[in-house]
Amino acid sequence: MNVTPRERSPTLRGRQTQAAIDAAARAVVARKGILATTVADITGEAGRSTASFYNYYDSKEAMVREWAVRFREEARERSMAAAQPGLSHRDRSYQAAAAHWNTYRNRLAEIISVSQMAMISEDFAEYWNEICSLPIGLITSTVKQAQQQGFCAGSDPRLIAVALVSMLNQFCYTQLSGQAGHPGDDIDDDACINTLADIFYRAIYHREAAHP
Amino acid sequence: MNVTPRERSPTLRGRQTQAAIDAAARAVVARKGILATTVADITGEAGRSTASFYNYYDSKEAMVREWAVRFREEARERSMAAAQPGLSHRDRSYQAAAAHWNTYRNRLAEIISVSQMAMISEDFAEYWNEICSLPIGLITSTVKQAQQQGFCAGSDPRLIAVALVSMLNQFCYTQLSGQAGHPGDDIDDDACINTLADIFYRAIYHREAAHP
Amino acid sequence: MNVTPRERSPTLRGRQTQAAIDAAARAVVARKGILATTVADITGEAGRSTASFYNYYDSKEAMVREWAVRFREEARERSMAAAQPGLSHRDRSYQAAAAHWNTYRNRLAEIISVSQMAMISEDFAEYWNEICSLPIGLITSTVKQAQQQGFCAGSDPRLIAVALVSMLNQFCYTQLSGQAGHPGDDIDDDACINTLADIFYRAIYHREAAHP
Amino acid sequence: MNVTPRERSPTLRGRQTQAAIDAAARAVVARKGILATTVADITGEAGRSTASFYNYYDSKEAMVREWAVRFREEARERSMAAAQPGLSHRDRSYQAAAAHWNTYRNRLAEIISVSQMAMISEDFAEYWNEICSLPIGLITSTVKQAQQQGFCAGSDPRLIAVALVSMLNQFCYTQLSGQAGHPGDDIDDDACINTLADIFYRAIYHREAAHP
DNA sequence: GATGAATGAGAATTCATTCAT
DNA sequence: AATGAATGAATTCTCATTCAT
Repeated sequence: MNVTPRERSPTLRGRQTQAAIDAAARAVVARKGILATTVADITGEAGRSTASFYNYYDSKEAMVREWAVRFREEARERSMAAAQPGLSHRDRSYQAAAAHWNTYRNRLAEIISVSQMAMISEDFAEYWNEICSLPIGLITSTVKQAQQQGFCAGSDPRLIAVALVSMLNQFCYTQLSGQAGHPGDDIDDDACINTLADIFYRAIYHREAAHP
Repeated sequence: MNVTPRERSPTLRGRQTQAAIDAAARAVVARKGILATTVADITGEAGRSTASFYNYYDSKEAMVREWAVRFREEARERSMAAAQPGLSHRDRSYQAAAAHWNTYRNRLAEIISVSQMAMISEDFAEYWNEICSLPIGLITSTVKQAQQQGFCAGSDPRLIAVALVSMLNQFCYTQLSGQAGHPGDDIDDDACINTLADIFYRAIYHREAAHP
Repeated sequence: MNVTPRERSPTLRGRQTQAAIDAAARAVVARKGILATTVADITGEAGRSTASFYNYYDSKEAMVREWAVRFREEARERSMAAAQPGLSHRDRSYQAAAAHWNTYRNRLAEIISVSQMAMISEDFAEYWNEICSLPIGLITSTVKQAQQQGFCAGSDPRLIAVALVSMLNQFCYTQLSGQAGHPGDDIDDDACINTLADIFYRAIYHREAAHP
Repeated sequence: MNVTPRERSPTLRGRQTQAAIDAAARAVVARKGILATTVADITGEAGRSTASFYNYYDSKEAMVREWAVRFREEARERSMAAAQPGLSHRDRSYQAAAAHWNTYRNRLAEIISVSQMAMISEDFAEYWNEICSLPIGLITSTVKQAQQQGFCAGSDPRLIAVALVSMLNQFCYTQLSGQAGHPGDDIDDDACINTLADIFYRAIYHREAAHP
């Protein structure tokens, strides 16, 4: 019933194995998704025996749950830190895009797992929902503020937010998971972030053209 | 001249069962995803025996492959018909959003299946890639045209297109799969389409505000 | 509980289908053996529906049982007719070999079926045993007679008979089933029969070389 | 340097289970044939769970394939060692018969499996063909040599060889598989070998009786 | 801690057979 | 009679998980 990553192993060997399994798990899951990943896939990639996995996690699902909980926490903290005052609209858009992108860079396996598990488990649906709610709430507020400044008239702030988060999620996933061309993976992070930031900005800080 | 799964001379009963299995398959897959769906889930939902499934499909994968092929065909045709001339920018944006939305309305199971199978099979990755390429190509062209008219300066047309398609895909999926609240399903199609159309329009037909 | 091939169908169509299924069954079984042959294989080869099979046989096993019974009967009759008096040793050997060969030519499917079913069913083991006992008994007698004439001294007549029947069975099977080269099947029946007759003759009518 | 089924570092327990499964597999297959044997039959006889089988073989077919390959190898080596010079005709015949008999004594399951699989798989037909070709080739040569010494005139050496190998195969199989009376199994190996040797000898080293 | 081994609980698939038309 | 359809009963195989060393 413990939620923390199980007391860190006291021995060096233990910590090494733990790390190997973690890394392997993230790699395999990012590649094949959590549903198609077997424990043997993970331990195989880690060069350990299947049984070893169970020295560190109670089950495959428990591993993902740990990921989910930790990631949700992270997301909350990031969310708190998000509302930096005094930024220009442009910069705020860029920050939002960059934050999302970097999160995906570092947490791809977590995100894929939780979103996939959400399809088959109420629990995980709840996690995923909470995780998505944070940026959605944030952006919804942003849109409302923008509307008070005359931007983005007539749009439903929440739907705008949902659509933008959809874009952020899916674009990051598409670009960062293997799907878009595994090998060299010569992704231009800056170009990606700027593209997202542009759309983000234009979607929110849009002003109806004057009809002279 | 028909392209039904098997060349048979199907009886009424056969067609009913086929339809029941198809409908059940779409429903279950839309709910749980292809990877977590078993043949027993499908036939259970259809009120038939598991073995019955195999009177209509060679395997679960074969079923999805059929879906994929047919859907890819559909997508191509839709893609052909897309470039209606003489539309205003606004209307073109709306058409694009509405087309995407309606496709998801009708083909949710196909889309989920193919996109998920793409994670574990080269074949399906190829299907999914082709399917996504069509709207991406279209939008890329649209962006380039818009840029010639002075819109959307400085953006990478292809990345803009990828981001917009990501948004369309993920938003439609999020709203239309059970995930967002299964029961009443009081989705306001119009509001959704308009939201997508708005962002689409603003992303492409954006003109840098003059700095007077 | 009837043993005859089920009352011959009264209608022409029925008789045709019966014949088609019979021929197909023999062909497929000769090719793949009874254990690997499915009812669908048979009806498929016959160009009929699977259900049709059950208009003529109660089950796959029942079909083989019919074959077995009829074949055992045939074997008995042939056995009766075998002991033609007044033949030279040479001719008797030839007759035995030719009879065996021709039986296999005409009853390959039956033989394969019964011998294979013998492995998994007491019943069929009994049939097969009876069928083999006939020639074994005959040859055993022949050997004993030959021994009284000074041939084949010191051999166990029954084992000689078993060995010769083994040869006859297996050689005929090997040559006549597809195994030895399916296509043209340019089997030289005469050469085969003569080879068998030669060995048969030499094995039985062998006289220890005089040591002058 | 070992060629065990899987490269593992097997423990005692593992080796015991492997051995139990192997022994069970051979026993069941010798009794029922490969086609009628299920994995559950084997593991049941071995007192293990069905899943255990798959710790040692990829599938039933893979097991038989291993058997086939190893047996073919053995057969080749035996074949190499066969042509001992300086034996009398009589002794050569005895050696041939004894070798065949002993091989069947030790490799009955392999032989049954491969010969049955040959009916339903090109691959195995190939194995079986190669395995049978070795003694056939050997005997063909023997017959030719004998003919040069004036024996066995007028016979087709290859057909003689095929017939003799047929006899050897089928006789050994008949006597050694359960079919001929399972219980006490009071088989007189010597009598069997001598019977085969006698026929072998007489078939090849036969001299047409002088016609005075 | 690490791991070879064992296994219960599925899941896919096949196939003989029955049934309704 | 003929056959499309339906299905129960296997059978193969996988995988998460446990256990003994």
